[in-house]
Amino acid sequence: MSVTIKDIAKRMEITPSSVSKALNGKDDVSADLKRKVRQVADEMGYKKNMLAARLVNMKSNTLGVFIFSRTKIKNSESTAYKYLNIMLNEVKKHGFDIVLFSIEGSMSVNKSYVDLCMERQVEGAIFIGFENNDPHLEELQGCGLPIVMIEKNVSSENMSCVMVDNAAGISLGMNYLLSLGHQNIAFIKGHFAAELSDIRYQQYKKLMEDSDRFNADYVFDGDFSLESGYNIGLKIAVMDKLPDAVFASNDLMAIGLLRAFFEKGISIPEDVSIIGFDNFEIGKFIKPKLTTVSQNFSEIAENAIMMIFEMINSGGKGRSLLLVPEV
Amino acid sequence: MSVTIKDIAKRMEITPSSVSKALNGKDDVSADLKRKVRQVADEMGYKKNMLAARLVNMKSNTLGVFIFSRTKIKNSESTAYKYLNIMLNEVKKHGFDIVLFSIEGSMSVNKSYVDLCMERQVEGAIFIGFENNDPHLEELQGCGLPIVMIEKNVSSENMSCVMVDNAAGISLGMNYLLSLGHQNIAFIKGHFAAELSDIRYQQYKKLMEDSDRFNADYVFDGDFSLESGYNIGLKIAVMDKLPDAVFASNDLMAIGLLRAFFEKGISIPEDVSIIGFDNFEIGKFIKPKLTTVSQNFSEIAENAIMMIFEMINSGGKGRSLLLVPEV
DNA sequence: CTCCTGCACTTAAACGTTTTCGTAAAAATA
DNA sequence: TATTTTTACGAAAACGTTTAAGTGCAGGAG
Repeated sequence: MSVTIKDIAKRMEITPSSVSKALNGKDDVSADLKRKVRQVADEMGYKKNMLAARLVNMKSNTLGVFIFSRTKIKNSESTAYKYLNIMLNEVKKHGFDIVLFSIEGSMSVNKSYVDLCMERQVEGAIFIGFENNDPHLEELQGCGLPIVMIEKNVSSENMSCVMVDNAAGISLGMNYLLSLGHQNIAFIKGHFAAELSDIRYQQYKKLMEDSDRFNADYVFDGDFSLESGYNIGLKIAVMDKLPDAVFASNDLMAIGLLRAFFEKGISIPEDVSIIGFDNFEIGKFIKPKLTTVSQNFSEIAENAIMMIFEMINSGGKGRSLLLVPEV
Repeated sequence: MSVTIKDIAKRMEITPSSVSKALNGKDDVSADLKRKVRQVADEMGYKKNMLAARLVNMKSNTLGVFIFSRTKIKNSESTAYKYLNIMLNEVKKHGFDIVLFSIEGSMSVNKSYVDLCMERQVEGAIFIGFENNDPHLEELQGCGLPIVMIEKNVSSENMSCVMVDNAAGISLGMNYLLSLGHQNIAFIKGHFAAELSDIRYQQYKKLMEDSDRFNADYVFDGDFSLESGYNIGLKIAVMDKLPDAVFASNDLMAIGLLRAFFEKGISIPEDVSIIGFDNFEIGKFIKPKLTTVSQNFSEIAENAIMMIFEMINSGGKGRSLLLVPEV
């Protein structure tokens, strides 16, 4: 079938081990032989079989990335892919590959995440959009495999996490709205299964309560999707008293909200101010321009990769990293 | 380190081969032993090492997916991830994994795509957003490895392709605009390195020429990004004579265009009609709602996976698949 | 001349599976 | 009972690579 180092060895009348060492640039092989071996290898179209190499090295040079589409956290998919793109380029620098696991459908039929990791011999795993009620968390925390959680604030001996400081982000956004003189500020929560959803809401609630302005009627349950923002917008539009402002816990919902308000003849920002969270590029191109709290996806992804290699290479302990958002 | 079938064999005082056969449900092992082996394996926390299994089987059960961010085809990233999401779920049904290759930076430092595939022993590869001027095309067409190209109309013995019928999509959109009575229709081209970009443009040009309406001044070079749509919008806004309509060759540029027109006080659709291509969900939530030619990303991705397994499993020849768009 | 050192290569085992073949005992057939 | 078939397991090789240990040999030091 395909040409192996044995084939090269046979043709050159040397041993496979010399070929291996020559190709890998080991120093107990002469420069002369190295050159010749490389040349013959090229000639014969040799391609190293990484499966074999990885088996003997007990190193897979592979990172597992888990993306959850099991629940309807629609938004998690689009942000997950923003992260993924950065991560791909970062791991390449370390000579690693990424194998992707998509988690969806009923849990029962799925193997545990640890099993998936062990089978593929991945050296570390990154979870994007891990859910609140996921029963596999403890197993992951105790499994010894280097893990980085994105958007979920948990850590352990072998688990780091990185996310934007969501509470600070909410504070930024709220201060902005308050500085405009708004008092009755509504809030659209994200998907219940996302931890950051609750963090964002709790901070909003705290700030409102601090100024005795909290009103449960102005809190709405969204799920991060355009659709949910739109539907909630329709509800808000028919309230007896409109809020002064609406804080949508992500941009997609803010955009859906804008649409609903437009359809109902509510002017932004004259009648109601709207602010989002994420800083999706598209927000700058819609009408009116979306005000938003910005989280830097590249920064998050780069740090995630940095942290996982910190653990893989230096055996570092898990730690938490909170990045600062901007408004 | 981790427990192997040898460990299980030793503890049960049988041979590794029996353990392997028991775990794999081969029929030359008694039901009784199967049960016991599985139980002990569970007890000991055995996880199969797929690297080893794949090495002996000479089957990697892995698909390579190439995503190009080398050029500035910004849009290709976002659509690539729409495909990826579907493909993940489809390959899982076949017990395959996906390893991701991101192609960016200077070509010279990169290994050839075939090399990457051979090294990882992938059984097939999918290319999303392969570029017009990529010098590796011939190598891929002749390499024997099952390949599916998405959004690039090339095929060979071992290469299939799937894309929406872009020419038909343009016709649909143009007919729609013509039915509204528009005559001077401008066109925003996509990124020059994307094949579908040219296909869309050529069809537009043909239709305009057929009715003697083609005017090169109404053709603009975009790159599929929001930004480029916006910049072109600013240019169009100051033209002596505004076009009746603008056909943007994707939705993102259409949205950028909308923004520019809004800023310049041009009303949509009163002054100028706009139509896009892709049917991104967000188009339904902006103001005004975006008219668009729709391509079904799921359908494309599902067919791509179907076609690649067709080649992998049955050794089928490469073929071309054009899917019908809707307006 | 002997001993040591370093060089350049070979030998052989190892990584964890799977699978072909062999074989003994049990079961079925005549 | 004698023969064939089936069943259930074991032995050993194989997948393609890496690497620790071993070997022969040249050159240098004493």
